[in-house]
Amino acid sequence: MDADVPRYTLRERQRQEREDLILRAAEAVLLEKGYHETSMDEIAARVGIAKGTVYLHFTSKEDLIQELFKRDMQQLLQEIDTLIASSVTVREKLRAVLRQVYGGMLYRRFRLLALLYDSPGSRQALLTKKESLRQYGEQIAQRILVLVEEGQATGLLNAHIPAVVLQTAFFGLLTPYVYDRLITQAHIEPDELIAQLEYVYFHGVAANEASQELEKM
Amino acid sequence: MDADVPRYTLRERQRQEREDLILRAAEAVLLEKGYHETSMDEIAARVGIAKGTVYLHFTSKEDLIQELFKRDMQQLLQEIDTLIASSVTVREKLRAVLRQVYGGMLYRRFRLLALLYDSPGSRQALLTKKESLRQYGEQIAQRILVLVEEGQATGLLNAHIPAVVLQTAFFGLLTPYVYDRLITQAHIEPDELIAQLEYVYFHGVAANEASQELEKM
Amino acid sequence: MDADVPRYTLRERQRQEREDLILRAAEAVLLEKGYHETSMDEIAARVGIAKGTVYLHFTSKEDLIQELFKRDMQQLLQEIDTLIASSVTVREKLRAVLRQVYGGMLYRRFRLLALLYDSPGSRQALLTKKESLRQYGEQIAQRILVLVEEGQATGLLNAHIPAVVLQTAFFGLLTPYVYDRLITQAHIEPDELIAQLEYVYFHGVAANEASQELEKM
Amino acid sequence: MDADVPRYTLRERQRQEREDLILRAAEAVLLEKGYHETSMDEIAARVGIAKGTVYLHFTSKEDLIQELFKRDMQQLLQEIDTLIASSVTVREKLRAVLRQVYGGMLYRRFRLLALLYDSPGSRQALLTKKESLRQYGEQIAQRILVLVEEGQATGLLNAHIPAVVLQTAFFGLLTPYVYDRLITQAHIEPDELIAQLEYVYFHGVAANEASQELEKM
DNA sequence: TATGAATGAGCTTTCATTCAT
DNA sequence: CATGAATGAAAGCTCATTCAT
Repeated sequence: MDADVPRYTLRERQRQEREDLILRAAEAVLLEKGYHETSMDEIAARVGIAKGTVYLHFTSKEDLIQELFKRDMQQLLQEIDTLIASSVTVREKLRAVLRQVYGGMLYRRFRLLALLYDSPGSRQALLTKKESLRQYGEQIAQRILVLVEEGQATGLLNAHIPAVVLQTAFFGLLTPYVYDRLITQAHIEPDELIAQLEYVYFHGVAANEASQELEKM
Repeated sequence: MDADVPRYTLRERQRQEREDLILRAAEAVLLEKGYHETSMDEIAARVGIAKGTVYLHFTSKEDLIQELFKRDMQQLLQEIDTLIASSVTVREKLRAVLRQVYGGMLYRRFRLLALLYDSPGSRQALLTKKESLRQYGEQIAQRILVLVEEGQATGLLNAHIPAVVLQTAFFGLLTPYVYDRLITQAHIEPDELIAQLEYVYFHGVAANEASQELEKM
Repeated sequence: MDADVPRYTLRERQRQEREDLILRAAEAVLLEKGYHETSMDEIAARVGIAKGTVYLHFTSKEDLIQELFKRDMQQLLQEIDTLIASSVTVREKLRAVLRQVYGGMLYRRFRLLALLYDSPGSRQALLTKKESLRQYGEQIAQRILVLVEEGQATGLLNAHIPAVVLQTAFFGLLTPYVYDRLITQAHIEPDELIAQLEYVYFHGVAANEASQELEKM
Repeated sequence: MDADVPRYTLRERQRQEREDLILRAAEAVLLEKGYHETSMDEIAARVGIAKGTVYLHFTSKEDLIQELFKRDMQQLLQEIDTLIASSVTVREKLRAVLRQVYGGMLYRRFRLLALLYDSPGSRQALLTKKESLRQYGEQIAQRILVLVEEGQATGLLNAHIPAVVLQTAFFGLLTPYVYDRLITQAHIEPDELIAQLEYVYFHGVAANEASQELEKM
């Protein structure tokens, strides 16, 4: 039995690695071309395997894309959960989320997430079936909601505004559109962007605000 | 000659009506299913005409979709231009834009507009060719930019923040996501939503803010 | 009754004229684009009438094309019959046929005729049904056969060669290919071409030949 | 390595065979129905495969037809080149060409070739693009021209007649029309037909001719 | 297990023909 | 009669999925 475990594990590990390769290739194509113009042929070609092999790992194109979202979102949720659990102020936590999105690899995921809200077509195709992918979006939203409610409870955020509005307004800052316009086109540095978005967000949200806080930056 | 005019007008009117029916059906399907899963068959079926008839009005699927955007966007731009030209404060102008989006039919258009930033696939398919549709998105953005610059010049908006950031942050409020979450799911009334989004936006943007303005609402 | 005749005749004449216009337009398009790429739309457009009007004169595209061939061929046959009936030598008659083809308007007809032998597609479409169009080709061939048989009977043409071979060989000279190559590309003058084709033909056909007849030309 | 070669060869061979089957079916349909009425559906049905499979071998209908011509013409040109290179008289070479056309499989090709000069429609569709197919017709014509010029140089053919006329007149003998009339309808044996066409051709072309040469046959 | 050839439903587009006006 | 909008069958082509090897 001892002898079997590593063999099984090796197999399993190889399987996992290939699956990761496929998912990574799929993600790349998906970000480049969108759901419909992503073909199983191209994914397989990028990985360097046969098309049929992809089907040994994922039962369908839809399943593959779902898995892709699932993994990314799980990691994202975990990272956010770690943030939430840390003992800093809510403001710092929200700033950290912004930083994750605009400064790090996270943006890629938001772009993916955006696809969920983008083409209603893929929404239907992707989300209606099986294990709804939309739940991932919801779970992220849920974390933000927890954060803003924490902020309201600690007196940091304006308690007169419904938490769901604060949550949604924060989400508005995470749009791919924002990324495209400010980082890609206006060439604003991520760090500066984060500071400014944070400022914009907070000075409509904070219960008491320092009037010219931005001046100092 | 008098006799001819109405006959010509009748024909032309019928043509226009049919064209509108097609565009409306196309828009409905587009909003439901997205670009790729919108088929000429379904559009024709919804209007209750033969597939070939659609091609009497639009030379291709792409042409049909482009025309759809073109008409909506032209009307939208005109409405925004009217707003801009009015002699009210910038804050009231921006509030009017919010009202247009969340209170009226305008939302439908933003949903369409969102498609432009959605699936890179349709982006390529729709926008690369001929008369780029993305320009409509840009033109709207341009109006917002003019508004926030006007606000900065008149001392209403924080001049320390780049106008492009103010513009983009405002755009973040107009996301379909916001609509879905707050109006469709949280069942917040459009009027209240507008007031709150306005408040949230302005109290991060205004050079001088009334601290508890929201209290009064 | 006297009063009716001209009215009827006028109507009929107008009808005929329009029919001619349609046929002429159809012929032009047919020569330019071939059977399948000739559309009823384009024919109607060239005449300047509605598509439906074409169907008042011809029951189908096929019928229209058949009528087109019928008229052209009848005229051609009549002209050849006139030639045959004249009291000149067979050689002069055949030369006259060549002249008709390469020097005059007749070439257009041969080009049409060639369509019959060209695309088997149109052959099937055009000829299988109703009144076979191929008969027109046959009737022309028949005239040539009569001519060469007359030539053999009068000792002008080699009687050792089957008349059908002489006939067919003559037909070979009337190919559109010959026209394209020698008149369009090699820019040989029609008159010279006729003389040379005649010479080539006759000096393989004539029972007794003048050895260097061409020299004199 | 030895083990790999046959495996690769097997796949490749099967691919080739399938491709040949498709080309043969396509040729059959093409000869029966012409370019436009040849459908990918019918080709696939005749081979007994799915339509999509055809597209695994040829990127488009046009590509398929082009390949069809390309293969046939290349083989034909090679055969003619072999003929030309042989050390027999020009007359024997030309006779060999006739024999190839009327006695052998070659006729099928001339029929295809005829399609090139047929419907201007397919001409445009087939020839305008990419690697012009018309060049194959031209290359054959070129070989004939070389032959007749050789004949004129060696005193065998009448040097008073432009070589291009001799060439074209010879081409006239190779028309599908000739085949239809003399072999299919008049039931003349290919061998006899060749002899007679040769005679007809040569006795209008030869500088010096034997008067009753045909008598001996 | 891995392959990739084969499949066929489904899409966009065209155009001869019909028919209400 | 004349019109031209409407029709819908049919074509070329794509691609997710299957399966024999």
